[in-house]
Amino acid sequence: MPEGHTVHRVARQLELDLVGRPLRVTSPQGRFAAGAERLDGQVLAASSAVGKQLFLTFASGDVLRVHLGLYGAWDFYGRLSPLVAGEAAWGSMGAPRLRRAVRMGEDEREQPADEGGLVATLHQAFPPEPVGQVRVRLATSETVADLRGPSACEVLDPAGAEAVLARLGPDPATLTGDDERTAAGREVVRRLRARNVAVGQLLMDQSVVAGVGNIYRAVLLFRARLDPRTPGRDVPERTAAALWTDWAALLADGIADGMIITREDLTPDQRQAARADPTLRHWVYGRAGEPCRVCGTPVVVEDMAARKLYRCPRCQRRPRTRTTTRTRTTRTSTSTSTSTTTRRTTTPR
DNA sequence: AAAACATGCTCAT
DNA sequence: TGAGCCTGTTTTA
Repeated sequence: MPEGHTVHRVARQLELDLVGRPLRVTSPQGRFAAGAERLDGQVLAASSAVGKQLFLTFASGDVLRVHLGLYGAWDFYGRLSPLVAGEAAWGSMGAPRLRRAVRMGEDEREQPADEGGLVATLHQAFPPEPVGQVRVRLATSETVADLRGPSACEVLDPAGAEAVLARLGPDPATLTGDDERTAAGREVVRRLRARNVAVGQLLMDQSVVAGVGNIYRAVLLFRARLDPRTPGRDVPERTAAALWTDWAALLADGIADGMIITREDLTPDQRQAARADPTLRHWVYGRAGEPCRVCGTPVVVEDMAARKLYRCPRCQRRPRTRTTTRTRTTRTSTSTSTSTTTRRTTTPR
């Protein structure tokens, strides 16, 4: 259930509440017993996310790499710091207190108070019994983080972690400052336009740009009004650059919101409604057969890169190509620009 | 009760 | 391109 935004939130939560402390590391399920034993008792030195990869660096230099895959999730219990400054701060109102478990991996949601929710959790013994198949439990005396269903969970040395990083494209959430962001954007544009592969596939390729998943892919392409089947090579430079800046904006929103809401047309009230109602969140994702919110044409779904890809066959166009010039000369980029393509650049909010 | 499905990725062919 | 893996929820029989 996680795309990049989720992993960044997890990294941040772990940073706030577990970094700098010695951790009790166990594998209640048993499938990570050896790794847990190796890490148990070490101080967690750093927590960071790149794309969908989570890296937890321990004092010894050991790095726990976690990838949630399609089904992974973290459950948090106990004392938790508010993730976003200014957020309704249950924890900042005086003494630390217990909180409901928050699942990070799909939409974060609060359990109903009457069954296993707030009241029950408050009076539940701490640490709580593991729920389901818990691969790893990271615990301080106050906070517990349970990892379930990851596709990757392994201990690496620093070189191993570096090797994983080297295979990832830029992630806007890891970049600080305009210069870094601009340079990364140029690199992403280059990687997108270097290949003849469909742009819908390239956006899912973590070595092109990191952290985009199936929902973000669909929405980025819709917001750019770009046909997913367009070869990367034929994506106008401006459009490729817009995909990058839009991704940066959507990711930042996703990290702040804890869920993917990608419609910039919503009023604040509607946006609030969309938090509770998944059918309101997206332009095209998951809406096969339903009318496009812009033009009314039924949304189309088809497989691309082994995943369902949703698009509006009318709003999302293939840009005009300049096939004759491309094969012969290396283009003189200034003269023939994107000129007449009537692409609406929908800026987020 | 069983099957289908899901915001991912790797490996073999 | 397809199978396999990880786990939980929703839909179908």
